[in-house]
Amino acid sequence: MPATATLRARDRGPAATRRAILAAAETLLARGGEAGLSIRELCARAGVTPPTVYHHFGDKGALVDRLVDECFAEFDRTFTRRRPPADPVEALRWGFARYVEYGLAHPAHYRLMFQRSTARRPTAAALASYDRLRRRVAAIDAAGRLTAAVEDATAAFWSAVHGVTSLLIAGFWKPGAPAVALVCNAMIAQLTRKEAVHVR
Amino acid sequence: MPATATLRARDRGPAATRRAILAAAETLLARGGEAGLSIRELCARAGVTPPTVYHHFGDKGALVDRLVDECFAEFDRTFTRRRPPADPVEALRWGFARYVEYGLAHPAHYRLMFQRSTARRPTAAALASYDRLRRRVAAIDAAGRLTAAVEDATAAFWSAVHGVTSLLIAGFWKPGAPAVALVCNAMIAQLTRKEAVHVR
DNA sequence: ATCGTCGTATAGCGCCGTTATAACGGCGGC
DNA sequence: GCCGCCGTTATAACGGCGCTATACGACGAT
Repeated sequence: MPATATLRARDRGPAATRRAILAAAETLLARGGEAGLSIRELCARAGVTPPTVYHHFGDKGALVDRLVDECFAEFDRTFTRRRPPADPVEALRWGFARYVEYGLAHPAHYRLMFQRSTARRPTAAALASYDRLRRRVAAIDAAGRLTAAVEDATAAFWSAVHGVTSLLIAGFWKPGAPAVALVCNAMIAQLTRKEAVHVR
Repeated sequence: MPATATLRARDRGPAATRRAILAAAETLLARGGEAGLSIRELCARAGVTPPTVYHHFGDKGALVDRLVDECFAEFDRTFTRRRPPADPVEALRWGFARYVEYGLAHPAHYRLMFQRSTARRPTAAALASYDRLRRRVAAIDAAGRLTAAVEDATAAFWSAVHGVTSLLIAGFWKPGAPAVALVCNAMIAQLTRKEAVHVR
């Protein structure tokens, strides 16, 4: 059972070739960021030639789109691997911690997912992730503990935790910095309440 | 009095050449973002050849550093062109609005200033801008109206407004979106108070 | 008048993303 | 059992990129 990457492309199925290309792309991304993700270097690692990549993915942007989809899959796993607290507000706070955790563990992936230089419309995987956050916020609202509209609060929560995460990744301050907790706590304190309120 | 850009490099002084290069870089950046900023295209616009650029700036990264300095100068002007409110908390809120305004008016510049792909240590101009925010926060603290340490609150404020701005620029929602005000208001409401408190 | 230095130009290297063209190989029709 | 088709892969090249070895011209010091 030889290693996949050492086989020439002709000796394995197209699906395996696709997977080898994406795996090499992931490696290069993690190693050198978006700038280090070169088609030719990728080809050398995956044992493939450029036209093969273009046959399977179209162009580099589309290849990166598929790579981003894989990133979001791993991102989702960050939230499903462990069980969140039962209390919906605590679940949100727990989600913030997982979010920041993912960004710090995979900074190059995070940049690609949320700060891609060439603007693309969000992929289905990205929208699904955002929807998961919205459902968390809706759960707080359903408990009568949200102090703003669900849509607006969702956007606000994401803004805040994204701001913290991207500045952490950029190295502007260290992981344990008090500002991180300060932002998350402020958003939760302001947009949720401790006890349920029955409107109407 | 002929236009500077139409002159060949030999017919003007080195300082004018430097300025022409930076001006062309600014134009290209605004037009096509970081990806559109190519040395060769820049040379064509500035009436200059590549070695001249490298003679004056060293390499592309250093050229971009100088360009970023110019961006921060314009960024600072955003805050000094108009007078902020006298009340320190209102001045902070006013600063948030100017910050977001700048990001929306110069998205490519903002990306370069705060989301450069190849991490560089902050330039002096960047540190000066951050210090201006810290002084604003310190003024709130001096009035006995800050509920956290100056350093931490400064970092938290910046995180929040940066998160909002970068997602606005990325097009994830529109300028008037309620989330923008929601985040800014939440941070101010949580980290400042309306009346002064004399500790000790 | 000569020389050195500073600013600029010519021409080229090696890398990039991308593609025109062609060769390989499995699979259905005869 | 052979043939031709078509999906997949390879060879080789194009134009553009950042960058640089080298050379040339103007100008001040001697």
